[in-house]
Amino acid sequence: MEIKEISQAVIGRLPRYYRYLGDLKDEGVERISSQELSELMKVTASQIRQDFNNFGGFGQQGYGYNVEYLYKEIGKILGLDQTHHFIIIGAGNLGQALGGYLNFERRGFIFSGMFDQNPALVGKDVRGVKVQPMEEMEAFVKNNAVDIAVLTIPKTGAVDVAEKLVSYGIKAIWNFAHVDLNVPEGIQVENVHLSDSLMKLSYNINRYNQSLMENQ
Amino acid sequence: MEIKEISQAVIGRLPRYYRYLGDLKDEGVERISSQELSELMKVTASQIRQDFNNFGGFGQQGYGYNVEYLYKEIGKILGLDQTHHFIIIGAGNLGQALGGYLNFERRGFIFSGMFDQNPALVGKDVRGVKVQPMEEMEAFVKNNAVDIAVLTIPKTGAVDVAEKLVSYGIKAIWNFAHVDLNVPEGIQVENVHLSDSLMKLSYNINRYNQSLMENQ
DNA sequence: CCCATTTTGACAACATTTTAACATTATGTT
DNA sequence: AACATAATGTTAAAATGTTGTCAAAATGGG
Repeated sequence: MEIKEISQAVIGRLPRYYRYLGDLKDEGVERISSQELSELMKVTASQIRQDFNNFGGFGQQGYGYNVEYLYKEIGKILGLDQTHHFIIIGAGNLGQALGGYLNFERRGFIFSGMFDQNPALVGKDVRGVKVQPMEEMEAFVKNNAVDIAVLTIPKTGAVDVAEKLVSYGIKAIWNFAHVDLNVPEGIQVENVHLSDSLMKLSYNINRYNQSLMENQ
Repeated sequence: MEIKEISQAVIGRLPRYYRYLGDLKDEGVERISSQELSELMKVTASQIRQDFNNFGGFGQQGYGYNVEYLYKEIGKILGLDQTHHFIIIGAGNLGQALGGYLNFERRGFIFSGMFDQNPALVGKDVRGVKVQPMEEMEAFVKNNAVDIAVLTIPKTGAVDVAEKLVSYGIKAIWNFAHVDLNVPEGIQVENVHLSDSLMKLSYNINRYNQSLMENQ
């Protein structure tokens, strides 16, 4: 039995396709060719066809791709046809921002719990979810079907909290703490390192200015 | 004059090196070999040497790398030896979270202005910076040295605001709006598409469960 | 219903990125 | 001061990712 492994490079592009196709669908566009989509998204048509073909051909020769169908299929690949319950650890501004995001819910991500060690935040209501003390986390994870834990706490403690979450049965972590988590094989971690992103921007500002100077 | 272009793949890894080296420095470690660092960071030693060599050899054969020196040099490459002033457009929870981040300041990123169209937020104080109405944005950008604009507003309007910012002279945008900005050549944009990141996580949860089933 | 046109899916060529191998250079111990 | 050891910088090979090309298939107009 051959399982074709899809590269993360391809997976990384799927959400963007999904976004553009959703917009097209909302605009009432019924069909689109890889050529048209490539002009819209500023990527090569070849890449689009190659990417979609990883999953076995969603198009029709001479016609192109049906927008609604393709949108739905990519959604399925991304698991958006399923419901994922998530909890947020850390009820600061970032945690509150993520908890308040209505768009996540539209994609099947249900905000179902929030925890913080700061007593001043405990009891606070974030879009219908009450902040609970950290001590409640274990029972909550064990008694509820939680698919994803979102870590919006400072780097100190993040590794420990992640280990605890895993021991309670959590299988996926969306990590905003600026540290690499140490989790066993099979636990999915997606990192969002904001300061890394800012540094990349800083590099590119710099680099551009430098190349300007050198061209004089 | 030949300007060797460094690939974004390499740049993307620099912040992580920077973080590990900073930690090592704080622990008082003086020197490290690519071998040791590779075990710590779980990447190949070859990649580490290759990456550093893009910038012309920071190490010493038979010795390794001096932690403090390497840390500083990478900081310079990333432009962290310079000061960058940033403003935040959108004073919601996400904007407030980013404005409140003390670590950015440590890296030379100075939070100097904040804007929102919601009158209820105008006047609010975020770490010493008062939220101003959107109408003040133009004058502020033109009268102050602003290096980076952070966009933490909904996707509706983000494209317009970005265009305005560029017309006022902004050269770099850190974009959290879930939309692709349309900016002229030479304007740096770094996107943080949170829902894309969440979808990738969702895919990987799914994929792992599936491969488990198929192996039974 | 035929045929020109469109457009995919597949494959091959090309480019980039990553890893491996090793010659060279510095270290530090005797 | 010589030499064994350590570890870089560099080059080569392998792996991965992207783009170009084209045959085959479907469309849709006449």
